[in-house]
Amino acid sequence: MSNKIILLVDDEKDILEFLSYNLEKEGYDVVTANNGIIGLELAIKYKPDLIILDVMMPEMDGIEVCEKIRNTSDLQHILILFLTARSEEYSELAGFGAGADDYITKPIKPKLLISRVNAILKRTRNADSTSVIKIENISIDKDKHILVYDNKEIHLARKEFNLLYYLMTFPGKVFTREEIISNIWKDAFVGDRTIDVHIRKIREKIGSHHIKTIKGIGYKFDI
Amino acid sequence: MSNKIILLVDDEKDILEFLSYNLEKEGYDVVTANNGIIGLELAIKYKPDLIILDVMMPEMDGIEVCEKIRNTSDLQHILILFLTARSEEYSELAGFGAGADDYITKPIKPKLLISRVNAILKRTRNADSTSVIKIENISIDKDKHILVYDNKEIHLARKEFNLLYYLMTFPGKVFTREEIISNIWKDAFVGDRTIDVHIRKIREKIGSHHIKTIKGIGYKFDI
DNA sequence: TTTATATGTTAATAAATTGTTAAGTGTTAT
DNA sequence: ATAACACTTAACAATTTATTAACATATAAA
Repeated sequence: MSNKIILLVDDEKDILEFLSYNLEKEGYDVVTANNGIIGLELAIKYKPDLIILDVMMPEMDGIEVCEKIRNTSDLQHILILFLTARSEEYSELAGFGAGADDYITKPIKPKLLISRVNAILKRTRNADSTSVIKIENISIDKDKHILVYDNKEIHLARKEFNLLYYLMTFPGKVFTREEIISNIWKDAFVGDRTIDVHIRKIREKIGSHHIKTIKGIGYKFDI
Repeated sequence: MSNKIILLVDDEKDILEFLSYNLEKEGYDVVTANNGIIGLELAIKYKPDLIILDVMMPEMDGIEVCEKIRNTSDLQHILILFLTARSEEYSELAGFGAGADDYITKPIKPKLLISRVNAILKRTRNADSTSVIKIENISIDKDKHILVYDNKEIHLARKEFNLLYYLMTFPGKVFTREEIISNIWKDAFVGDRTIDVHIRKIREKIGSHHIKTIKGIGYKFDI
């Protein structure tokens, strides 16, 4: 799998270097721009997974860039993280108003930066867009490890949770036992009955309406 | 109000004089040391607001001094600014890893220096804006290292504090032990049971309502 | 209908995870 | 020097989760 791409936009060269170094070390591909205009061009060209934007920049500031990105259909979904000096409290308002996903205050601590970046990207890593999948009266959130069914929070053990989440990533698709095993049990070998038991426990908790057995093939989550 | 105190640590006498002159002109009180060991002593004695550290020094280099300061509870929150030759990219890695707040590259331009120093010291003045996380009856302030629970100030040891703060950065998100360890224990390796013990102590102090265990995954701070 | 095969269910057992205490080590404050 | 505190770990207890065997039931094909 190819690395996630991060676009950095900041007018201070030192900060670009510092961020690049830390993010590349973490395994991300980094593209940099030292002003908002170039930043926008590169965003269109590379379609990065995340854009880290300095709020204060000459010519076109971060908020403006953010707004333009949110108004470009191709780029709308891209995650945006603001870099802001602590005193610029207005960024909390205007930045989020413009559609930022998170922000970090300067001075930037590498560990914090990395953990934030990982966190924000992880939200989207698993499924298509977010770690939250909502289908009818069921909502499952991988980050928070929460299953909500009919507005009630239901506890699922780890295997149950992963199994249900996996099925819900493609509602309607039938997953074979083989697929399920190779996805949930990365290494260990388990018997078929084991899956059945987990399925049973899930059905015990959210009913058997959604979890369907396709005899001879496997299971699916159906709407 | 008395002036802010800045401690300069550099082995080159010329640089000390040059910096002192410029900073005093700006209204700061300046203390100087020409090696890391004396630097540390003066840091303990004067508790300066900011320490400007040369990275390259004989005997004890800036990084080492920085680490020692970060491991001295009394001095932990003092701002540290590194002085580094352009080529010493090493400082960008190790320096920030050691907990630096900012850095300036040589040759030093007085204007830039002053603006950075002003900026970094100004940030701490209105620091309580962003480093504070408030959730229900709990408020945690990273800069001031204060936890307030039900309007009472509660003392948390450093690790406990950092752990709780980390969990509170993303309320609801489950943090794995791996994530926690890599965030709180920058270098050392600790066993899983160590985390549990810290969690226990936190629960002892703020109850176990908010701190939830997700078996098989990790811990989360929940509202 | 009967048979073969796949899946469902239950309860017992194994495995994994976390909680707790107390003790050892080091550090800081008095 | 002594006491108090912070941190880590070992050892074990308590709890939860995962797996399996054994048997029941359902389903499709013969």
